[in-house]
Amino acid sequence: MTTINDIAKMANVSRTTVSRVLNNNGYVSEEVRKRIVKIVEETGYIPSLSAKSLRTKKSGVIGVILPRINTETASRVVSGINEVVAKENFQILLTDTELDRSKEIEYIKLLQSRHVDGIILLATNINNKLISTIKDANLPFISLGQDLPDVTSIVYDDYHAAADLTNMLVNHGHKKIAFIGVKEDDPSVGQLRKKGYLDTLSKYELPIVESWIQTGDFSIESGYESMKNIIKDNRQLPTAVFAVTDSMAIGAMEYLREQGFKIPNDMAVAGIGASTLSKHVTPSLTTVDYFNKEAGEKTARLLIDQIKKKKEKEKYIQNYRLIKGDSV
Amino acid sequence: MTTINDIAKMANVSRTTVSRVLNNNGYVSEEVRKRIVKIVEETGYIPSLSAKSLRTKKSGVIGVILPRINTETASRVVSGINEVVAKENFQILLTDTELDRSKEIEYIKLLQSRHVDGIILLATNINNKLISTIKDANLPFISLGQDLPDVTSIVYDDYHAAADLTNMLVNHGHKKIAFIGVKEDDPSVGQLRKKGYLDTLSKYELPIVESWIQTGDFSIESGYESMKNIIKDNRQLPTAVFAVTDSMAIGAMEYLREQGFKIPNDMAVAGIGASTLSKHVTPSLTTVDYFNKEAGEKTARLLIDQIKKKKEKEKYIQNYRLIKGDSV
DNA sequence: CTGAAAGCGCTTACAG
DNA sequence: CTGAAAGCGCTTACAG
Repeated sequence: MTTINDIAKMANVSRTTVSRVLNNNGYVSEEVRKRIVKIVEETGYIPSLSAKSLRTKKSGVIGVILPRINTETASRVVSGINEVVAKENFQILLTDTELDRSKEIEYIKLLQSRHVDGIILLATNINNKLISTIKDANLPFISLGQDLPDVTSIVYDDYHAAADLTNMLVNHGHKKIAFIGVKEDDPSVGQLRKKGYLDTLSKYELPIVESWIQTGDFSIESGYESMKNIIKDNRQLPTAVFAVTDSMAIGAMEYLREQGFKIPNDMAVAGIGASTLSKHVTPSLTTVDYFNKEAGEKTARLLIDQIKKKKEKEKYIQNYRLIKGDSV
Repeated sequence: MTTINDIAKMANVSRTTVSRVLNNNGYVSEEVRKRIVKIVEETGYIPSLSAKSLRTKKSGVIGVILPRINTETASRVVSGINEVVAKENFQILLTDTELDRSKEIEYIKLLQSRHVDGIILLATNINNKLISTIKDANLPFISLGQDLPDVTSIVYDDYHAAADLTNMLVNHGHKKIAFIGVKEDDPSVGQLRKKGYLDTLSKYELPIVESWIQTGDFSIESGYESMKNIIKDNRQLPTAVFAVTDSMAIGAMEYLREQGFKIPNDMAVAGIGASTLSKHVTPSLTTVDYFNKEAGEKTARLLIDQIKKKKEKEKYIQNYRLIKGDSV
């Protein structure tokens, strides 16, 4: 492999000078510069970023920790991150916890050892060990999706989105509204979206029926099963169901269709996420667009700002938009 | 930051010894080992992988070059790659060309400068500059999706998948079959899938009608527009349409639905990709499953084999499966 | 405008 | 079983 020393020898200069033309800093005479550039091109010399990084303590790499890469939300976010980051000549080092929490911590340390310049975590939970690991890492760090204490966080407005959606159902005349949520160890999706639902029911003094409140696991199948549970007790059927993710809403729709329910006449359905699926399923699903890609872009921009100059830790709330489909 | 020197001092040994316990190689007395391990834990010392990589010429990082991250195919593949690679303690450095070809070459060089141990390219085209850049990089390298000369390649069986699908349409009594393809500078999707279609028509001596052969750009919208073009000349309507991707097939279905066509009675539709959408759209779409995630896993395994011991360049063909939906 | 020298944090023959 | 020394390929004060 050719190194900076080889180039220096070939150009009859010191490697200091070569370094200067490579990085475009410091004074170098036009003549020498040209000579070096020519040799670099001829040899196809590629500088070693490991060496550079060891020396400068900067890697030009941003670590991203995902709960699962192959979900639409994650890939939209990564796409947004990448777009911003690539423009600034950073690359993404990708890690996927596959929903294993201990890996979040493991990967933070790993990314640290790789000297990434900053980390973006698509968080799914909050715990003390996580917080302290982040603090110890002492790196530019942003949490997307959960509000982590003492960490710059960008969150979706889960409470209001869920409340707005429930409200929309009420405005369409529904008084019996079922709910498909996820476990509450996920503060954003599990707790806030549920609270938005419950508070809205209370506000209108609507019935909160235990068997109408089910817990899924984000998957289409769990939406299907949850819907089955809601319907099981057919002495009291709801007229609408709100699932906290599109996937679960789609699963619910499928069960309803199988059982001969007409959507939205026999049962209205709503989800969250604005998935491609929500748009192309029949009837189209009423949902909430969280602008995941934009959220990724914003996160990346904030992280890069933080890398370039230390900033205060801040909290941001991402906006959202209701999309009225034919399922309501 | 604590370094190996700090640990050595604290443990009253040389850094050589610390390195030995960290990497678990060479002889170290039990007593010394324990002392060092304890100090490492107490200090939370994290070794610098940049330094290690500079010295050992291995980074533990695999570069992945994608045409677009936020497509279902890409995210499935990456998920498969990651699963295999993470188990072997490699990480993924992700780059996204956003369909800009010159970036494929740029990113190969970039990944090289970052000393990745190997590269996986989800290729979309073939050109000499690309081939020569790969050769010059002289790294373990695998192309997924296109058969690149002199490069280990894993390809989907585009020709036979397209032929089988067309064949299925013929078996369902269709004699007038339209086609929505993509540009032919993509050898796999643009050429092979089209050839599978055309050859099957020829085999059965079915009419090849120019206006029935449209070219889209992978998007749902382009499927919609292509279908519109096919229908425009309503003196001669086909009875079936085969789109080379699910997205374009979905777009076609949407236009058909708008125009009052019943699927599959007035028009049968088929795609390729086994997208989530294909399963949940109504009617469900007849398609081909390419097992993208498995392809990713296989690619990763091959690359790791290649990294661990130099191997011959080889060619692999990924298997596939027809999925008969209600759209045919 | 240019170069010699130190140093980033590791690993690895080599010697004992 | 352990350590001193060299070296991976860069950058950066410092000096001239």
